[in-house]
This record gives sequence, C-alpha cells and structure tokens, in this order.
Amino acid sequence: MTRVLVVDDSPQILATLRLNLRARRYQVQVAPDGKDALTGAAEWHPDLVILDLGLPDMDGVDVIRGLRGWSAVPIIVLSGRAGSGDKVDALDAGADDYVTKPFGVDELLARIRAITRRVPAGEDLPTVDVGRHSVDLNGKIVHGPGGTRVHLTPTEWGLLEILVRNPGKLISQRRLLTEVWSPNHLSETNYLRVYLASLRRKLEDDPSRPRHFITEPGMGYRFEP
Amino acid sequence: MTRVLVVDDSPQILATLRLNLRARRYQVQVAPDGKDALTGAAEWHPDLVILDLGLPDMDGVDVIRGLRGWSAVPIIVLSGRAGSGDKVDALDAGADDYVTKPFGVDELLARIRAITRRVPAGEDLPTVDVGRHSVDLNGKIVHGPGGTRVHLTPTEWGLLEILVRNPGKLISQRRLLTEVWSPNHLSETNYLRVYLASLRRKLEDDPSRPRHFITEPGMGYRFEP
DNA sequence: GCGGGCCGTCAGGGAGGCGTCAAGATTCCA
DNA sequence: TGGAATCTTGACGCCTCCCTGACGGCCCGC
Repeated sequence: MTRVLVVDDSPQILATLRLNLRARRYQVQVAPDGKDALTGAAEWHPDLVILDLGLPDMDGVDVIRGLRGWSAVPIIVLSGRAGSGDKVDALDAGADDYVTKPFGVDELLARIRAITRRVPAGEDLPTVDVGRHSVDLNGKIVHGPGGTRVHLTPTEWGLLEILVRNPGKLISQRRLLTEVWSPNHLSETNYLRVYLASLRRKLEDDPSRPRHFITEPGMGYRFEP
Repeated sequence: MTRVLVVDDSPQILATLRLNLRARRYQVQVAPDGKDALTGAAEWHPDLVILDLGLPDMDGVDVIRGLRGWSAVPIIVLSGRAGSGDKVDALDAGADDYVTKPFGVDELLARIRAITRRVPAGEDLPTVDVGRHSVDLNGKIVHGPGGTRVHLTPTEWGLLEILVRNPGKLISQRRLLTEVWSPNHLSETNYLRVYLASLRRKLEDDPSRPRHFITEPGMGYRFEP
C-alpha cells in the first residue's frame, strides 16, 4: 500500500486530503510544519510527500532540500503562489510536480497516480557520501576511492542505514538496538561497540579518529556528513 | 544528451521550444501530428516527449496510449484546455505531467528537468553481456562464444531478468522469491540456491568462482556486468 | 593518585546460511 | 499414455557472519 505524507498547516486541507486519500486506499500520515515533515519522513519512509510551500516554521523549498539530502521520495508541491519563479525554484530544488491552489482533488489524485506509477514505490534511497566513500543505500553498494568496493554485512547495513538517514542527529543506543536487533537486546550495548568499530574500520579514513561516526558517551551515536 | 520529441501543430510553439531546448543542449526533433509522433518515437527513441493534445489528425490521449503500448518514455502534455477532466484523462492514460497554455518557458524547462532527473535517460537493455555470453532479454536467447546457444528454463529467465535489469544493485532474497515465485514462497530460500547455481553453471566461466552473479550472505544476490 | 564506568579492539567458537548433488514429483507436449 | 523437461525436496560439507569474553585506554569523581 502506498504511503503518503501530507504536509500542510491548514487543518481543512489536511482533513480533505486525508479523507480522499484514505478512501482510495492510501496510507496517510500528516504533518503540520516543516520540522514534523522532516522527522516524519525520516521515521516513516513514505512513498510520496505532498508538501504545502507556505509552512509556519520554515521555507518550503528548504524542506525539499532537507528531504533530498537523503531521500529521493517523490514530492508534489502545493502552493498558493502561481508565479513562474516559485515553480522553478521548487522544481529545481527537487520537487517532482507543482500544483497551484485552488486545485481540484481529482487532478491531484491523477497526478499522484502518474507519479507513483513511474516510481514503483520503494526506490527512495539515493547515495550518501561518507568521507571518501559513497554509500548507495538502494543498491547496497559502498564505493571507495579509486573504484574500490567495500563489503558490508547485513548488521553493518542495518546500523549504517539508520545513522545515515538521520544526518547530524543523535541516535540513541536504545533506538539502534531496538531497530537493528530487537527490543530484547537493549542491554547489549557491546554489540554497538563492536559493529561501530567495524563500520569505522571500513568507512573512516582514520578509524581511530572517527570524523563521521561520532560517539556521544552514555547516549548514542551520530552521523556527521 | 537528452533527446526530446516535440509534438505540436503550431509552427510558432514548435519554433520557440526548439530554440529554447537547443540552447539548453537538448537534442530536439519535432512532429506536427499524431502519426508522425508515433513513428518518430518508434524510430528515434526519445528520452522525453512533449505532446500538444490538440493535434489535427488524432486525439492526443490516443497518442499517449499509442506510445504507452510499447514505451515508458516520459510524456509532458501541453494543452489549452484547463478542465479537470481533461487533465485526469491525459494523466491516467499515461502522461507524466500536464501543463496548460499559456505556459512560461521557464516553468516548462523546470518541469523537464524534474522529469528527466528521475529517469536517467535511456535505460532499456535488450541485450546484456555476461562474461563471454550475450543475453537477449527480448528474444529470450543466450549466445555463447563461437556461435553456440545456451538454453534457459522459464524460472532461470525469471531470475536472470530481475538481476540483469538492476546491474550492480543488490536484489533481496525477498524480492526474488516474490517476483519469480510468489509472496508465499518467502521462506524457500533453497530455491534461490538451486537456480543461482544453475545460472552460474550455464553463464559463468568458472561456476565455482562466480564473477557476475555474486552472493551477499544474508541479504540477496547481485549482478555484476 | 586511584578506582569505576564506558568505550574501542581483537580473536575464537558456534550457528546458520550457502553451494552442490541427486533423487522424487510434477508439468508439458507429442 | 508415455517420455522428457522442469520444478521441488532433502542431505551434507563448507564458509561467512554474529556473538562473546577478555583486555586496555580514556575520562570522570572521589
């Protein structure tokens, strides 16, 4: 089932879209501002984002850039501004479509179908740079300098994905253990030490002085792009 | 270089678009009606089609259907009609975007960038080389060195196609089992072992040391060109 | 200065995944 | 109806990866 994240500060539009999308068997989650949109997308991994440009807390184009930093999820922009410059800015920042308000729900639904048809839902992870290595989360490939390749084990990929999808953010030991292992492994913090060491050995230029996989003692780990 | 086919019966629009696109280093070909559009697309294999719905000889939506019958090329529709029904029809017939006239050239160019960004231009692979063998996916034929032929079973073709269409990318066991067998066979990973062995025996130079069909333990398989 | 957490490192053992082979079971076509 | 091609199933040995425990370094408070 296609997962749609709707970002808008107007409760009416939110309610209308949620109703219409749910009736068409989409899975819907909503966010009222840019901050919630970014965290929601990082945690929920939607197949499509519908984004109003006029958000209370941040510029819509910055939200697009924030998403595009780590995700290739399709983005449909809603906006009251019909100016050519606004459209060009949003599209060039990484939006896939631009619909001006007021819009017909039928048209929006058709555009949603057009976009999800092209992207079979699920190919939303681009490549991320980690120092001199480039990490392709989609193809599960790590390229090193000079055409070399680095091999990662499933557990290493699990850790790497969570960290890289939340650049700059502190990820608690609790969350890493829960998502990579299980909620029963919350006390096994030594697993993290072993596998973080392994990731650093494979991806950091100087594993003993990590620059991208940072330890926050007592709390967790952080990925610095 | 991205190849764009522009379909419109108005000489002015044709000239304007050709000028602007050529200036942005697109390769442009034009067609004045639906018949020329279909034959032109079949012979020239454009990476993008810009299609005016108001053509003299046939309905624009039929042109879309005609293209979609055999090609997945992105289509941007131009139309003077702003009605919601027209948009829905065109998009559901297979168009990727819908721009109403009069339109700004800047906006159209931004939409072109947005669409071609997603599809990296030219990604059908009729024949693929696997070591000393060449695989014709359309004709379902494998040629070996020296004019020999290799026979593959339907299941082998199923596996081979998914792997070869995603060169370099890791394909999960889950996806292979789902698409070649069914979602009920997710636990039968032994099938994969048997048929991967079979593919290697038929296509690899040294089946015991595979160079093109790589196992990623615990995750899936990968085709290396 | 000293001790206790917390973290990084290393290497061995065990379990599960993988490749291989061959023998049924099933389907397909003549 | 018979035979051939294809798919399924099971057994066995190998190899990878995960877990585990021990040790040392660093930082902090006492």
